[in-house]
Amino acid sequence: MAPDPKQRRAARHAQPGAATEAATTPSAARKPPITVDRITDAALQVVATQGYDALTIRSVTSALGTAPSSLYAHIVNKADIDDLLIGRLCSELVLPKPDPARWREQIRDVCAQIRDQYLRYPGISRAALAMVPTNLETLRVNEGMLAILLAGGIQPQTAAWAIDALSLYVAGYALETSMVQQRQKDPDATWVLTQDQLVDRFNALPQAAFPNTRRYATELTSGTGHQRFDFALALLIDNLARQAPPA
Amino acid sequence: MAPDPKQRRAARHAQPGAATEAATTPSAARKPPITVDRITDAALQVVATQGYDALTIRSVTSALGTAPSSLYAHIVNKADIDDLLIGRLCSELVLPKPDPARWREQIRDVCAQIRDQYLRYPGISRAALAMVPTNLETLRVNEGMLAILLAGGIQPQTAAWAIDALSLYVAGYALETSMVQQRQKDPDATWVLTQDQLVDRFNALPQAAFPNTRRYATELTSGTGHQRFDFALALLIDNLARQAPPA
DNA sequence: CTATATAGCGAACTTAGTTCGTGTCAAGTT
DNA sequence: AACTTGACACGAACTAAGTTCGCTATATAG
Repeated sequence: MAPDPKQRRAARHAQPGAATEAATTPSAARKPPITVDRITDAALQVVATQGYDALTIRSVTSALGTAPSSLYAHIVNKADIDDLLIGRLCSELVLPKPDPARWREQIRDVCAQIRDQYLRYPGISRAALAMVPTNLETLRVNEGMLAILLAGGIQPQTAAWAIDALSLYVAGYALETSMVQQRQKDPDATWVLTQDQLVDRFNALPQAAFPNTRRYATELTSGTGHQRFDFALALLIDNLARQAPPA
Repeated sequence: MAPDPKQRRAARHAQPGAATEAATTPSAARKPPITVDRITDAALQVVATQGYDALTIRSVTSALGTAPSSLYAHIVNKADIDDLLIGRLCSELVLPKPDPARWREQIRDVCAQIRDQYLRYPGISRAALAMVPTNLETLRVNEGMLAILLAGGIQPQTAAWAIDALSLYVAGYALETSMVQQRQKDPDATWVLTQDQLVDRFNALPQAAFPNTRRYATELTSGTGHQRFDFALALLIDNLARQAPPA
């Protein structure tokens, strides 16, 4: 294996299967050697159980039963773990074979898959938003989404920008949803939490400056399940076919 | 003034002008006393010049010429500074008087204002995404956007969810744009940066797995100025009037 | 002139990312 | 069989940053 973890990160972003691995004989590993995969597993477990804020070098290594310094033979820095995490998440997405007749349904499904992956690991979409755009697995997902939209007859430029907008929205939605969920576990209950409390808050606003917020407090705070998500995705998707190629 | 900064934060999120201030006589302040406003000014200056990542308690206090501990008489914690920052940003937005004939233009303009404020302070939209939804100034902006959409004849529930989607997208877009800009200043040039380099990257991908990414590399990386932003906003906005009230 | 409250501050504690030098085991060499 | 080597892992330590605590000094009240 390449001695320098920087080279390994570069390799991860480069073409797959391009050698670089299968170096030393896969002979007897003595105990359980630290690998990038095991690091990723441990990190995902930490995020799943304690949230993204709890993802520290030390929490990962303690889940791994090793010392913090041991990680740095395999990763460049902490941001590198984000890269691994998002890569793993993307690798588990199932990309459908594009069906021109069902492109709307297919793109919605991929977005829902992404959303659910994000929500399974609360806060992890923060990492997705900060991700550098050359991660191989994210490119694979982009390719899949692009294929769906092109099959649906969407103009290439329209499709490219739509994927960008969809990705941003999904990540933002998951981040917001995760944070609401996390706050509900927080013992520091000084923060407003439930929908009822939010409505009360809105109704306590001065009538003169906030007439609409007060009148429609219910609408503003509604959206159980993924209604808001479905709504926004419909807005983004339903217009695509009508789009002339953007200037 | 309330001795406990927690009470002050609560007061900021409560109704404005509701007393709580004008406490001790506004007599002679000896030098320049630390105030929440001065903290906000200093923090904004730090973010504007060095980016959101450089926003630390110590960077704020050094810009203020004081010690880190001095801040904690005025703020609860670092997250509180985010709250102040976003509040200030929102307070500087100009909300138009709703004009039913020009509601699309008006909502687009407000979103563009938010976008430009975010971009003036690189990375600050991270704070906006994490913001608790009861900040008074953000509520004021929401009220203004709601008024525009309602004047445009949009259903209340549709309007409420549309504002949510728009806010998420604008924040995500600004975050992404800010990070690209920051990476361009970064001396660590091992990262791929320019559009040309990105196209090269895409073209280096294996043809079998990435046919569309390769063929439309140009489209995927295009979008100068705010073309992508305008495109996404158009998708979100142009369908609103057609919406039946969501279930 | 003295007492008191309050804002500001220095020092220190804690957590977290990262680096460095050393130890240790496995495979290959003589 | 003993030695060398090299990669991997690790303990300790350094740095940066958020936060707390208790002291000080000043301005106002009595």
